[in-house]
Amino acid sequence: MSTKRKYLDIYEEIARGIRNEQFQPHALLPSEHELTSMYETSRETIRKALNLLSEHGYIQKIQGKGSVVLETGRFDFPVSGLVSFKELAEQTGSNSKTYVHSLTLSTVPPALQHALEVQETEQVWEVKRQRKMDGENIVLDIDYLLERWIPGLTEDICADSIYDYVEKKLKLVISFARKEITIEKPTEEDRQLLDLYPDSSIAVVRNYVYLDNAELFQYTESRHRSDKFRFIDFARRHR
Amino acid sequence: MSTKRKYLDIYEEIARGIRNEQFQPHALLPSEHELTSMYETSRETIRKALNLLSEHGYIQKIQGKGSVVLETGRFDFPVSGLVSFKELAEQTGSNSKTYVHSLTLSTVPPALQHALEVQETEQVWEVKRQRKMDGENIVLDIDYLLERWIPGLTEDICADSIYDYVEKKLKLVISFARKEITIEKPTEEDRQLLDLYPDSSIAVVRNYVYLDNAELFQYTESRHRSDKFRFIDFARRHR
DNA sequence: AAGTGGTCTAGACCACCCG
DNA sequence: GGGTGGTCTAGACCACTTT
Repeated sequence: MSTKRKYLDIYEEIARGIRNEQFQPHALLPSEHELTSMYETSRETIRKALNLLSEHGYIQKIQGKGSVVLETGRFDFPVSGLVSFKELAEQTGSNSKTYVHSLTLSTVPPALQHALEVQETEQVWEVKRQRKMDGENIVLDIDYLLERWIPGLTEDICADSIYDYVEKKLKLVISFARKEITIEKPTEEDRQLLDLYPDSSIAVVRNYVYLDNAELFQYTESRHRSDKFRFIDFARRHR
Repeated sequence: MSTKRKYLDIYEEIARGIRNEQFQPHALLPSEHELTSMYETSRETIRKALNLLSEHGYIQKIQGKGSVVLETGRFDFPVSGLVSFKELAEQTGSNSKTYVHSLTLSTVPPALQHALEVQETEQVWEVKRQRKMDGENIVLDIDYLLERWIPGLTEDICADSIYDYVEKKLKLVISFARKEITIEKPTEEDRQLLDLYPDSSIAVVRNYVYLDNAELFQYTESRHRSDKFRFIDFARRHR
């Protein structure tokens, strides 16, 4: 009928209720039929909200029984990827700072032409940022962003949040990412820009980030001091 | 009407077409309206199939334009977690072997009571397995399985695939998992059971695995030699 | 048998993209 | 304006769980 997204409102209200423990773990949510009358909507709309809750790890639906509330509190956020460093620091409540080590605009390095799916004449930003938590340099982020999509980048923007700039200023919508995690030996640059222990490895997260027009606009290498690295994932089995 | 899952058939047929490159990357799928007549079904059923394709990283839907085929070939499988070692080895085509180092049944160790959400009197299997690839011990898996759900475990089963036993013999359905990845220093046991380089770290994957009745039945620590560790993830941004 | 979630339908209106 | 995907509805039948 309207253009609102009623099912999103319902999803958020129930998710809030689960986080607040107004819905207790191991208990059942009201049935779809009950929710239909509670929210005065159709069953399919309720089911959209419940499916979202299920995908995000809030509930498990059981045919013939109902929707079981899962324990989210025992596990920390974020539920899964695609969160910016700024968001992450705010969620975990840690005091963090970002130092822009360098910001340059040039043609794409040959080694990255394949990763970025672009011609060699394409202009890309290269940003290197040190991420400091509790006084120590913990993460080195090396970002490559296509100038075609992300014009006008400045040091101030990089020091705050590139994602905020992309979404709030440029009004682009970040849609999905492919991520690869490996353990590697630190390079000379890692040693210079991170406060590493001798003989320690680093966790490298390579991120390919896409807009909602299905265009790749960013490739990022996040190089983490291994003792501070932690990755959390929630996965449903292939249906 | 029927109890079949038409949308799953459609999903699998289109996914196959994308993997085969019968649908080319960056091209558009037929519109929902066209697919509706092609498959002689309703639009909502088509949309269910397309949403699955989108969640699994095959397509990106763009309002007003259509469904863009994404490049899956450039990225390796698995798309995301919840794959057994046996499945993984088969997918990657590497020659792998599993050695059962120990298999015991006892009450739950106090340190794991919280992780497993059980009483101290609960009986649990402890399984330690060395995973060998190309002649080297690469992974040490330490599994704890609730005997209440998984009775009758044997060394032969553990050497083959516990997941196969759970799903095919016991007819239980594995539904979802929460995973945590960290980098740690090897323990003495790691050094004994893995072929490690001096001074190297290991990647530890802690897995909490649930059945479709929302009951936790397994906690696993997978301890990986870091130079062979690789984790791949596909994440859509919070809608 | 009653209640629950799972699948499917036919139709409606809306928002977005492009020529 | 015509085509595309996004949301929503009201109703139907099926499969599963529980009483």
